[in-house]
Amino acid sequence: MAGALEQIPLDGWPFDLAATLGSGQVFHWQAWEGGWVGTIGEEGVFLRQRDPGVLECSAGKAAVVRHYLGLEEDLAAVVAGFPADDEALQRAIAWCPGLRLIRQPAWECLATFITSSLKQVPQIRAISLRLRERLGEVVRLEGMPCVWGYPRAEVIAAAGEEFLRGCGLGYRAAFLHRSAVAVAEGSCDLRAVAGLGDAAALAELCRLHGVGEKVASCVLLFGYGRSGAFPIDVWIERVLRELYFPRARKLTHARLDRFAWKQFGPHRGLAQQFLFHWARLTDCGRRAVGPAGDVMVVG
DNA sequence: TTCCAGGTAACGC
DNA sequence: GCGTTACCTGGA
Repeated sequence: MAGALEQIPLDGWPFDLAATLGSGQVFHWQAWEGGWVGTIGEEGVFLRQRDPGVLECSAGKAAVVRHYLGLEEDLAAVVAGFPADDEALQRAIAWCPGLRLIRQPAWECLATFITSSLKQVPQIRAISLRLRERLGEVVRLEGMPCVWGYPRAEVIAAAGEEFLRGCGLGYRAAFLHRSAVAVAEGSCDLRAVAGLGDAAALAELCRLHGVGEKVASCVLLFGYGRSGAFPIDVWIERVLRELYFPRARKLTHARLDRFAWKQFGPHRGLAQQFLFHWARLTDCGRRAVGPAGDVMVVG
């Protein structure tokens, strides 16, 4: 039993919980009772979507959930601004229109992506859960398995680099530790980043050791709600190359960055998320798979 | 065994 | 600026 639940009606643009939680933005939600348990900041929450038009969540958490899942965003208007003649993008959106950008707490998002370098999703997940269990605050909710909040920067700073290595972080241990120290002692102010313009915010995050443009862009996109941030990783690079530059011999990140502005506009980060999710799961449409990873019957 | 994976920093030119 | 290389770890 998942305790008392409340219902969030979903009207207007579709919403797909499974796809949103499984699209590589967050790594800590655990499947349970037909839904997911996890934390939003310090709060334990159960989420479930049995009906496309209704999202269930733990009683009293609706406001937090709505913000976290970006349900207030008028996606119809944003999507209408994408180029109608961009076949790949339109196909990606049609395949999974219910995908949303999550608004994670900044530190949790930053720390998680610092630990993601050269790791596959299941490993990023394992590291995230391990850090939570060993250093985070346990959250007990009536009738739910217990979950852990992401450890605060001060706690990771105090734990030390060697402890983090012991959690399987490898060379990322130094990155995470140094960043935690900077955030904990205030030489990097994650709240102040929210008040900066996109370029300044990116530069501020990149001052942290272990944070380059890719990680910083992910944090702006998934942690600060900046839908204009455009992280370029090996996946999206592969996808953009295949779809838009099949014959180019060399493609610099700077060129892809300029292209994304021109092609997708101010919400290019959201466009990227649609393309990324579609391309990764369907191999650019070559594989018959549904938006939550389920195999579809071809016919 | 060997290779590779959702990146970054530090070097060389 | 642009290209290379080392870096931990776990799974194929």
